[in-house]
Amino acid sequence: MEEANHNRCENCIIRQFNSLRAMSKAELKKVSDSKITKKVKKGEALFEEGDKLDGVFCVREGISKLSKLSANGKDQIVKLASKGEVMGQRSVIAEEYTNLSAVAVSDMEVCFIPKDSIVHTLSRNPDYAIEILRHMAHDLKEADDVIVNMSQKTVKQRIAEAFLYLKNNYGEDDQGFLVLTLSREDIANVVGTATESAIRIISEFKKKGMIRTSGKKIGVLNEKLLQDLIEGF
Amino acid sequence: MEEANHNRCENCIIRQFNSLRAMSKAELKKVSDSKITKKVKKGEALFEEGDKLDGVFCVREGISKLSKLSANGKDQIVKLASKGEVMGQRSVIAEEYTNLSAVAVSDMEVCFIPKDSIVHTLSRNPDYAIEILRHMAHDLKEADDVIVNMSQKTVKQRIAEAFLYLKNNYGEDDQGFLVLTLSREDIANVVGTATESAIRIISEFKKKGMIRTSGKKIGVLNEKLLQDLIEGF
DNA sequence: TTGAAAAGATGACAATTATCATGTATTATT
DNA sequence: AATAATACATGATAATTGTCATCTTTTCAA
Repeated sequence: MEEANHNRCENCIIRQFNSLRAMSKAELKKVSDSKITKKVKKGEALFEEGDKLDGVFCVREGISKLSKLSANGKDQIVKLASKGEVMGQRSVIAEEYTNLSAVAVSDMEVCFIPKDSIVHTLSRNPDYAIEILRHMAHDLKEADDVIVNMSQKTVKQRIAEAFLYLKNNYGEDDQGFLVLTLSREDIANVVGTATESAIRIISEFKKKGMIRTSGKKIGVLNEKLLQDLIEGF
Repeated sequence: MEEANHNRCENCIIRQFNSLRAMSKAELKKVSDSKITKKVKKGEALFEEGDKLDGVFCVREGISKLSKLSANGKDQIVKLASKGEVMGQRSVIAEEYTNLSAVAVSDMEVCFIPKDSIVHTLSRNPDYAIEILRHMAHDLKEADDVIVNMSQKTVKQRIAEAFLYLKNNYGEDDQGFLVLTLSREDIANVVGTATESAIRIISEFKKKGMIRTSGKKIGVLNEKLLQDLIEGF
């Protein structure tokens, strides 16, 4: 008899948050039998731009940055993926080389699911396809928002937005610092600016009492001031 | 007996270029029976940001801009949709209000397909779902590229890219002018800059012999110079 | 056709942002 | 613990881009 352990996808809570929840028991069993659980240390890459992925990564723990190298040698972080998110779906579905790199920004635990079980389910279970479609439609809408933000907001506004985003999505620790700690360089790469500019703006926010820092850690002190700045006051 | 006219989706060539090609004959018949063909004049809107769409628009002729209004009152053009493209799929699938406005930039002919037939097919025909999925995966990848361009390239580079894009995607007329003529304001809204900045850069390109103009029309004279500029020389 | 409105063009200037240089603090490694 | 490497910080300066004002040209409707 099979043991009901937590390494089985059937029992994995994470699944509830992503498209895998539309899979049948049998499909899920197949996925579970073929998947590999991996630990990835902060700073390590899950995959690199241009890789051919033969599967997707389901995030169980930790956070990964998805970035793209620009012609002038700077990394642009396009998305942060955390618990429950599935990375690499796009490339697997479109059968293309991936256009993004994935690097852990905190220690991670991920499940690698070979593409066979994904593709197989896709062509047989319309609910699963629709579920992925919904997720992708959502991502696309978010991407549109990012495009508008990038082109219409100032760097200051984008950094303020980033801090509120980090607060709302990953929360604060008991001392009020953002749980997800990014390097200044990563922050710069999220908002698409030079590292020095990001550092300068962080200093300015600190002087104005909007945030406080302790080493790399950042704590939001005055959410309203940040919000006002974002809205252009 | 049914007449085999060109207003039937079954006989529409456009269909070959989009996800409708994965539909069965019966499904296509249903779509065709419920669709409405419309003419839209240049400058008219197909739908506005925030509208609830009860169907999708399939472009038969002409070009539409898909844009989003930013907080500071400027429009950001996120995508141009031309022959064969289906607009509004995202909102219909995600069952959300649309996040974009669609306005014709040239006279258009579009088919409006009520969402029922789309949704119905989606849940029954996995091939159709996969086909849409592929298209959306592609759009998402393109959106990532736009994000990187917006944040890492200068306005000059983005305008140069836009001209090459227009040339490669919509071609030139017999006098070598770009077929798709956009107003200076639209060009500015595509690359995310002020109209004056766009005009200034266009003047500069003209002085340097990269392009020539005649009224609104723009002709690419030296593709290599533009390409070099894009690549940072 | 003719005047009003819209679009295009350009100068002057201000604000934003990038780059380079340099110094200090932190972190990692032996 | 010492040292090297990396990240953070800040000044000085230059380049880019936005804003406001004004003028010309084109477009369009009466």
